[in-house]
Order: sequence, then C-alpha cells, then structure tokens
Amino acid sequence: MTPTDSEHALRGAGLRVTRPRLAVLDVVAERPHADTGTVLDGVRALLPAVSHQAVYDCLGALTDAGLLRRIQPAGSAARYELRVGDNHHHLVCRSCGAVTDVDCAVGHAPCLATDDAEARGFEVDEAEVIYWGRCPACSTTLRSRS
Amino acid sequence: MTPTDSEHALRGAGLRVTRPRLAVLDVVAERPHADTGTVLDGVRALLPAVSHQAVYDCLGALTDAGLLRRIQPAGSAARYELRVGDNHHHLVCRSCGAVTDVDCAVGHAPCLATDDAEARGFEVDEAEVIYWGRCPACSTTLRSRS
DNA sequence: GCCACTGTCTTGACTCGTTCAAGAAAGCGC
DNA sequence: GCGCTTTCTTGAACGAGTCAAGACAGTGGC
Repeated sequence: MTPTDSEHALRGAGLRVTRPRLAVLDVVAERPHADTGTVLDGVRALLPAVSHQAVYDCLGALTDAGLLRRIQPAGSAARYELRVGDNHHHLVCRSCGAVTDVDCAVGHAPCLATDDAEARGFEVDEAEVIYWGRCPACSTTLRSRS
Repeated sequence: MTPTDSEHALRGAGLRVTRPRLAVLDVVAERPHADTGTVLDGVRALLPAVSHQAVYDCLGALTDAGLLRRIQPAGSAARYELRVGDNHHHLVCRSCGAVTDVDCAVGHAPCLATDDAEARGFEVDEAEVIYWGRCPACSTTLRSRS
C-alpha cells in the first residue's frame, strides 16, 4: 500500500487523512497480524511523538471503516491485518502464538451455511475460523526435546 | 451433571475432588458460556469463601483436563462450557455479547480440511468457528429504534 | 483410623491491555 | 485564511488475568 493508496482508502471511507492513521496503515501492511504493542512500536518508529491512545483510536476507526480487520485469539492481545480480498482464515500456534493465514478450505463464504442460526432469528454477518495447533518451528522444538 | 458425575469426571481426569472444583463444574453446567466473573459469582453463591484465584486455578485445571472448553470471543472475558459431544460452534451477538450454540453446519469436523496448513508443517488439532452477528433481541431493538 | 505427602486454596500484590475524560491541535470545506 | 469538527495528547483509571509464598485439605499407605 503506497502512501497515496492509503490516502485514497481513508478518504473513501470518509475519514480524515492524518499522519498517525497513515502510519498505522503502513505498519499493518508491513507486518500482518501485528498486535497492538507491535503496531505502537512501529508507528513510533515513524512518528516518535504519537500517543498510545491515538494508536488505539486509529485502529478502532480503521477497523470500523472496514480498512482493517481485527483478530483476537484467546490469550493474546488484539491483532490487526489489512482487510483484503478476504477469503482466508487463521492458524494460531498454541505455544508461540504466531498467526498465519490459510486459504479458506471450502472456497467461498466458508461455513456460512448456518441455516440453524438464521432459522432462530440470528443475523450472521461474518464467520471467523481459527485453527489451533503448533507451527513447524514449535513442533520440531517439542519433538527434539522429548 | 450430578455431583457424582462430577466426582467421577474429576477422578477420571486424575484430579483431586475438591469443593471449589465441584462448584465450578456445577456453575458451568447450569450456565453454559458463563464468563469468568459469572463463574466466580456462581461459585461464591455456593461457597462464599472461595478466592478468585482458586476459581482461575480450577478453570485452568479443568480446561487442561479436557472437562471444560474455553472460548474467548474478541472483546469479552473468557467463557467456559462443559466439553460435551462437541460438534458445535458459537454465535456471538455483536451488540450484547450473548453466546449461543449452533450445530456444526457441515456435519463433522468442519473446515478441518486444512490441507494448505498441514502441507506447510502446521499441526492442527482444533478448528474454532465463531459466527458474528446480532441476536434476535438486539436486531429487533435496532430496527424499532431507527 | 491416622499420618505424611503433594496438590490445591488463600492472601495480597502486581502486570498489562484497554478505556475514559478534558482540553489542545490539526484537517477539511468554505 | 477562518471556523467547525474530528482527531490527538495527556494523564488517570479499570479489570482480567498472573505471580508468589505460605496455609490447608485430599489421597494413598500404614
């Protein structure tokens, strides 16, 4: 995402274009699945004077606007990624917490066949799938230790 | 789950049978998807002198032992449910946070077809699906207000 | 039934992610 | 430029969850 792209995206979403917001988009583009602390550090590398509150506000605003997607696996701080074509889910490593993208297994709008849910009056707008397991690095570490 | 069932379950898992643990199982059985605070309140209704730490320990021990399942939707405290037959997922209401069970859409081990993931050396042991939307109560409230 | 061992609970303090509030600063449309 | 409105800064607070040390209670062996 170039600076100009980010600007267009912000304007398109009806948001003001500010330095902190551009920096947040930049950092998230660079480091997908960055948690809040990482985003904060990254933003401060670009704009040293930014407050943590501004970063929280930006992340919230960008998420509400649909430019970012927020994921929050159990036991970890919130993580963010650019909302792209969006047909993927996440693998989370139980031991190191690393997050990886996986293409959707089914192909499109996976697992949204919730007839059961909608029959009961629940309006479903998103299905979030998290695969839990061990990443290659952690599973070899564990094996070699035993 | 009767007291005796709980005892058997605890012994079967190699855990000591203690009052706080029985109370935790009791509360979770009564109120599925209870969050930590609710569990704490419920346990204290049975055993007023129990510390919050004991409840955390119990929840952790029971979860490790596979007697409870922990779910943690973004923006909410950890929630617990009895680990039963286990082929269901969860609906979470974006406005009130209520959690409801849904039968698995696909039928069995849904979305576990992560060839993509396992090809990359990731060992997947669980797929967690969360459907986000609005529960009947919240969606009618919103509609009537507008 | 009693004892000792080990796992569990109590107490109290603490960390860290996140949110709240009030005022200053900076975008944006005119 | 000017003024309005949103956004950012500053500083404090909240709450879920964790850590540590010692007291207590289940459990298995005698």
